[in-house]
Amino acid sequence: MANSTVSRSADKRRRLTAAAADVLHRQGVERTTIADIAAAADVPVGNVYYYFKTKDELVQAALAEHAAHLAELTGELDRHPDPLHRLKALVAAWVEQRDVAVRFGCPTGTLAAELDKRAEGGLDEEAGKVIGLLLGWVERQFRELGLPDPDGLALTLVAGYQGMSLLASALRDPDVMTREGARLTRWLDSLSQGGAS
Amino acid sequence: MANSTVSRSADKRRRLTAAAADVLHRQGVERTTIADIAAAADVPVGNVYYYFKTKDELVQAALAEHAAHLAELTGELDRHPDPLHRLKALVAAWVEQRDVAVRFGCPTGTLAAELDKRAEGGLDEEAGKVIGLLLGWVERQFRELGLPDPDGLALTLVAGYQGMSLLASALRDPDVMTREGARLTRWLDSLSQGGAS
DNA sequence: GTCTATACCCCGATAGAC
DNA sequence: GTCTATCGGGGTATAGAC
Repeated sequence: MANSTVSRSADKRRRLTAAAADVLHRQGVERTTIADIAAAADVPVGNVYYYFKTKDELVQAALAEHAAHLAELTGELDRHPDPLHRLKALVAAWVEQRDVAVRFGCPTGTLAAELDKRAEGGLDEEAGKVIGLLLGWVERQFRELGLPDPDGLALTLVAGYQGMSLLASALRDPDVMTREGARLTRWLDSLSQGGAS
Repeated sequence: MANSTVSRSADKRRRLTAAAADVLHRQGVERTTIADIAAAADVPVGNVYYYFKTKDELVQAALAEHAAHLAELTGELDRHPDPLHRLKALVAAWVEQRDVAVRFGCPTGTLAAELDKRAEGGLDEEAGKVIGLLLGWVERQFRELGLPDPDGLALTLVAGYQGMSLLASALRDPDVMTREGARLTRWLDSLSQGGAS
C-alpha cells in the first residue's frame, strides 16, 4: 500500500514511546540510556534520533503516554453513574497495581520527583501537569458528590496514593498498598455518610 | 597537638558527608558528580577518594546523615511528655520545612525513590531502613497513646507526609504542605478523641 | 594525608553511506 | 527512512608526585 511506510514509521514511533514509558519508569531517567530504550523497542540505536531529536523528547513522549493511560482509565471509570463508586474503583485499580508500585513506584510520581529536581528544560512542569490531570478528575468526582472543599479532598486522596506507593516501594512491601488502599476506601465511604474530617 | 591532623581529617570527612547529604538531596544521585560534592565541601576533587572509595559510599554516608538528623529531631520531640503533642510537633516540623520540600521533596523519600529502582548494591534497602526508623518512632507514639493498630496509623501518617511532599514539589505549591499538614493535625486530634477511622 | 593529571569508559548526538 | 561509525564531552576512579 502507498502508506505502508508511513504506518511502519508510526509503529516504530509508538513502540519507542511505549518502551520509553516503561523503561524510564523502571530505571529512572538518568540511569536510562537511549540504547536501553532502543533495545526495548527493538529499534536500532542510531535510528532513534530520526524520531526523537533528544533524550528529553523521549522523556516528554513517556509523560504523554502516562497521561494517555490515565485518560483511558478515567474514561472507563466515567461509565459508572456514581462518583463515589468511581473513586473507590480508582483506589482499587491502584491496589491492583501493587506489584509494580512495590518495585518501581508510581510511574508519574517517581518521574515527577526526579524531574522536579531540575531547574532547566521545563520538563518538571510537564510532569506536574500530568499529576494535575489526575487531581482535576478526582476533584470533579468530589464536586459531583456535593462535598465541601473538593480540591482539598482530591489533594488528600492523590497524596495518599503517592505516599503509599513510595512507602510500599521503599519497604518492598505490597501489603502497604492493600492496607492503605483499604483505609482510603473506608475514608471515601465515611465522607459521603457525613463523617467528620 | 598530636591529633590535630586526625581532627582535620575527621572534619573533612564530616564536611564531605554533610555536602553529600545536601547536594544529593537537591540534585538527585545520578545527576550529582563527585566534583559537585567536593566543591560543596570545599575539598579538592581527587582527595575525596581518600575518604570514600566509591560514589556509593558517599550516598551511604548521606543516608546515615539523614538518619542522624532524624534521631536529633525525634530526640528533641521526646522531651515532651505527651505523645500526641510529639506527633503534632512532628507534623509542624514537616510543614516548617515546606520551602525545601516544594523544591526538592523529602530528603529521605526522594532518595529512597531513586535508589529503589536499583536492584544491585543493596543501597535501596539502606534507604528503606531510614524510613523504617521514622515509622518505628511514630508507631511508638501511637502505642503509648494506647491506640489500636499503631503501626497502621504510623504508615498512614508517614505516607501522608511523603505524599504531600511529592505533590508540593510536583505542583511547586507550598500551600499543599500547609493544607495537608493541617489535615493531618486534625486527624491526630480526632484519633485521641475516640473518632472513627 | 593532599592534590594534580590522566586513564578509561560510557553516553548523547551527528555525519554520512545505503 | 534506515543504520553504522564515530566524535566530543563528561564522569568515575586511579597513579603517583608532593
